[in-house]
Amino acid sequence: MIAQTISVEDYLKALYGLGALTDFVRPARIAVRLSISRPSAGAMLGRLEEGGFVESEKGRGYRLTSEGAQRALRVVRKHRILELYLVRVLKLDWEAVHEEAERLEHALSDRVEAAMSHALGDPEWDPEGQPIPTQDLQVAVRDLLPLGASAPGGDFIVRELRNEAPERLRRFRDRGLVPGARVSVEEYDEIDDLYTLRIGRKKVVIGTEGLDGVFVEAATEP
Amino acid sequence: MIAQTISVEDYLKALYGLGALTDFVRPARIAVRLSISRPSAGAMLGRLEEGGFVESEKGRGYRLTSEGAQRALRVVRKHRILELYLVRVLKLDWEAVHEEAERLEHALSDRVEAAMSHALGDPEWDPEGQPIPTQDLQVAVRDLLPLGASAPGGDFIVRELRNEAPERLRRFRDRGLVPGARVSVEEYDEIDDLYTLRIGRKKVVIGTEGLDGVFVEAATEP
DNA sequence: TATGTTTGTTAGTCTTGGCTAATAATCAAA
DNA sequence: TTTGATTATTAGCCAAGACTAACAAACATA
Repeated sequence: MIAQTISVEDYLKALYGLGALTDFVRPARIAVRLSISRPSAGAMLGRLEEGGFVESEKGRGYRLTSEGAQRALRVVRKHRILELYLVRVLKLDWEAVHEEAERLEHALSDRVEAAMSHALGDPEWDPEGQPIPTQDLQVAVRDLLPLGASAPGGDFIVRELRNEAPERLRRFRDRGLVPGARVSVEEYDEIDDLYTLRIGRKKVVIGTEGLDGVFVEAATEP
Repeated sequence: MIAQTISVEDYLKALYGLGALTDFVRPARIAVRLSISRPSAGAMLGRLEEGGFVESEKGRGYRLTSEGAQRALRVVRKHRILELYLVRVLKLDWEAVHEEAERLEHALSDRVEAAMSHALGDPEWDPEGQPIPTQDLQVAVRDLLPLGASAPGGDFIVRELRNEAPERLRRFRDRGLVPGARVSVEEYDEIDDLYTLRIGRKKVVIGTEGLDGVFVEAATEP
């Protein structure tokens, strides 16, 4: 069989992150996501298939089995609970916690996970606005749109930041792009690819690049 | 060079635990302590010496260098802070936390360690009564004696439990043998090797075996 | 259709950290 | 001093998880 190593957990998490719950994902994408060579990714996916965590289809790639999804979600849950715990209880910097959680998640038992979750009041969202899988691994689904692809005139609420780089997260925070913030797209300059946003009462000009990973929901009420 | 892997941290911690701060420790003892074969222990100690974490003397064994001691104490500090945090803040069972800390210690950054320590009021002792190395890695020294080697008639205070097995710790707790408890040795039956102790107001009969790791201080005042 | 790019796969290596079996060196006790 | 037990060391092996280099298949596009 295949052991539940840190490496295996990282692969499963990456697969989940790339949508392998429902879609087939090809080794090359995993390789990029994990900064690993293609042959290494291929070999590991082979082992994961042996172990029953993923299944493959000839030219389409790999998909998580329910066993694999289970394991992946368990790790995702630990990660997100850790992030929230570190921010809210231990007062760590918002931008720092992703990195910390990345290491701790592999060492956190279900027992400690449960204790932290309980201390937080069994929260639903992590500091980046991502859903925390429940104890029995259900994940809340929302219909969000990328802010970097919305037409001018829209009025939105920031819901989720799907971006892991601490520098990028710091930029988001500095600009007020945090979950719950109200944003309206005032203008889009197609030639220079620049959005003019109103965030709260500040005006900010950002390119599509700088909005990568910001997901929003249409605001219903002003 | 040699990397700061989990394995390396475990060796350094084991060395510290066996007194390699001051004394030379031979590979065979490390092997037993870590449940590892002697050749493996020998090889790793060689690597640790290469890396400057330990120094050896021909037939005497290995001793931590100041670099090695530093690393070892850092891990010990993380371990003990984690134990206390898990017990006091997250309300985990006293007997369970050693095992949890054993895994988490390797993933805990200095930053999170500091935050936990601060949340606990920078404590001096862990739940088993062992000293927590300070931020700058100073360790409090006390003069304790093993309860299992004391003459009848003595009046003591339990200070430290140097025993990691959860079942053993549970026995200690059930019998009231926890740090701070008052114990007097009422009788010692040499033939059957049985101590009759008064712990608080309970009378308990235990053999030397059952007292392994219980360290006490002579009580000055009743 | 021909060409260039992206993919997957093979083969061969490396490092870490383990293992056993066997031999050599030490130490303690008869 | 010899014997027996404990140690250390050597040699050879294994598995996980990574790597590069090379090639083959697939896809896309001029």
